[in-house]
Amino acid sequence: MERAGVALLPMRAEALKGHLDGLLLAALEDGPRHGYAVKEALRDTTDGRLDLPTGTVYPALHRLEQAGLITGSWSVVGGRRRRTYELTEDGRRSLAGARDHWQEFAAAISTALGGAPWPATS
Amino acid sequence: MERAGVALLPMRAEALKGHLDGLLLAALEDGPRHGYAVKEALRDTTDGRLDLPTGTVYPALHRLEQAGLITGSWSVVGGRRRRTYELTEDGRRSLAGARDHWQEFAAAISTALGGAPWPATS
DNA sequence: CGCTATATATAGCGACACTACGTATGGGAG
DNA sequence: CTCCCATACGTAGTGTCGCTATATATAGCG
Repeated sequence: MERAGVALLPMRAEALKGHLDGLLLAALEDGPRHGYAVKEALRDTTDGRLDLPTGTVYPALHRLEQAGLITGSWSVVGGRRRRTYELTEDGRRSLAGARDHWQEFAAAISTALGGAPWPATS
Repeated sequence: MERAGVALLPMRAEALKGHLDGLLLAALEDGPRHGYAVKEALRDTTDGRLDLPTGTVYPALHRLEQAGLITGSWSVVGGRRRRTYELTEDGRRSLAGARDHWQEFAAAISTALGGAPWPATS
């Protein structure tokens, strides 16, 4: 049991707070994707550790679009409508900022949390 | 201007969500501390990057105590009352779990965020 | 003909850190 | 001696934001 979800040690599901936008932007960096594909991309690149519910992904994409970080366009593929998103210039800048911010944040937390400073690759 | 605070790139202040408890427990690992000292310890060990407001620290400590992860005792030092906290056994276990969880979480985010996988020590 | 995967959407909830206060003492600056 | 700041604790209320639950619709498989 408990093989799915964000973590095997379910501390808090809200650990994602504040980092989601960057993840979504990163998933769109390699090229346009529609919402469901973004969700799958995040799941696949993290070996299933980041399996976000659709109720998280879609509203977040809407916010990003409204913020001008991505642009979306409708299309129909195989009878199913899709909204395909693409990074804007602002989106790319924001992604870069999100990466910087993550580095700083992760370094600070890792330092304060102590134990093993950084995860050994082994 | 803007030399203080959690980050030089203020993304979201709620980035802490779900990680605070572990940080507080870690600050108590080396020995008992009172609330204000915990706040200072986190600020100092992170070079001022993690300067939590008292309105964040104290309620969190109360929660941890109610959860049985720390125990507190009153004392008076220099006319000022202090509540000194100490890790319980459950607290130590929880801290270990928090570290594990952080490693997994950080690895997943770093992977999904891409860019530089892990910060080079140099 | 269900059942699952694909694909999108939203209303309401809940968790939790933060803002903005309030209380009180000790010590240094003026 | 009197501000004012650092120390030291506290809480009520706020706001953000990811999640739950639910809804719609098509394609394909058994």
